[in-house]
Amino acid sequence: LGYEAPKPSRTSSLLNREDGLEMVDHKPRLDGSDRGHPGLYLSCFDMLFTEDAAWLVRVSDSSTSTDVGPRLEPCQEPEQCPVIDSPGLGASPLSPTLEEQVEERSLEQVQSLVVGEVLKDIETACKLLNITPDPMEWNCGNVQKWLLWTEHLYRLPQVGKAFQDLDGKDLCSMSEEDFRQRSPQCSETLHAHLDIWKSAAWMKERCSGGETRMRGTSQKQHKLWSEADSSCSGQPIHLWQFLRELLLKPHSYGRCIRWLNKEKGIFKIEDSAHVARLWGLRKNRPAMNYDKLSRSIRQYYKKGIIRKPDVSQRLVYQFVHPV
DNA sequence: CACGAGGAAAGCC
DNA sequence: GGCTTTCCTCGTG
Repeated sequence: LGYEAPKPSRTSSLLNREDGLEMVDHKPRLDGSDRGHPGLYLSCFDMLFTEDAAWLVRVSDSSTSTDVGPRLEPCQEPEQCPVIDSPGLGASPLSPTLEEQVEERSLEQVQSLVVGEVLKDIETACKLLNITPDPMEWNCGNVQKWLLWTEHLYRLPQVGKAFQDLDGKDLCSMSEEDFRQRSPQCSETLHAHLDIWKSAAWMKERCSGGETRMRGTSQKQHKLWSEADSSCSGQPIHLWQFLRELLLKPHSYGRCIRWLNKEKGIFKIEDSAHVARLWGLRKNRPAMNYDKLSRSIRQYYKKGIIRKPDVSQRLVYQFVHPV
């Protein structure tokens, strides 16, 4: 959920995310009560479309001024970074009523897409950090992991110490003012980001509680959660599995690792430091770097799991048994 | 300077 | 004991 400054070349997709996803611009006049059917699932994410559009941009602004981590190059586009285009948001020759209908429907679609992506992000983060999606269930260690993750996303300075000894319940009960007291610099971002997680957990609760009726996109979201649940079980993850996971999510990681030839299992690590950081996060190894990660990859050579492709290239590897 | 190959030892489950 | 993690030497472009 790291948001970057809008790309001047696009009007329909305003907010371009660091990880390749694109948030979609919203028109102010469609917020609040004049929206046709405020979806149950969407209502808790209204903040993403209304007053918080400004917040998102602010976050991206601050990421350029308080740059503590390595920058990721801007999205080079395109095959891995699909653009969410909304036909209703541009100038339209249609009659007002029809236009309104189209706009409303496309807004709904866009909202569903964005909510889906938010859920996917949270699901991915949970897998990476090995924590549950519901902040209320976190212990102190989980809270620290989440903070580390959030710092990483928004390139915030390290604030973990200020939140030591807080578990998830403590964190959830904190107001923005409480956040401000502990971290004047990052309170807004942390509070808002936690709010998204809380909302998502609330949504999940409603979905699994069965009290809401499933429709179209929300079924997809439900499936997402089920997948997340099933993947939370079992053995500690292997590096090759982790790499596969990243490769399966080009939306999120296409800019740090991607397939060169999916059929042959050939992939390229585009940002070695970033992949190593993610691996370190997943395994709780803050000192992880590409030197060590690549050594682990090389251990796979003799096991016949990963090898160098026939034409050896820097940072390019190949799964011996592509799926 | 960043990667790549692989030995060696230690840690962790 | 298997799978890393850490550290290291040496080689390459």
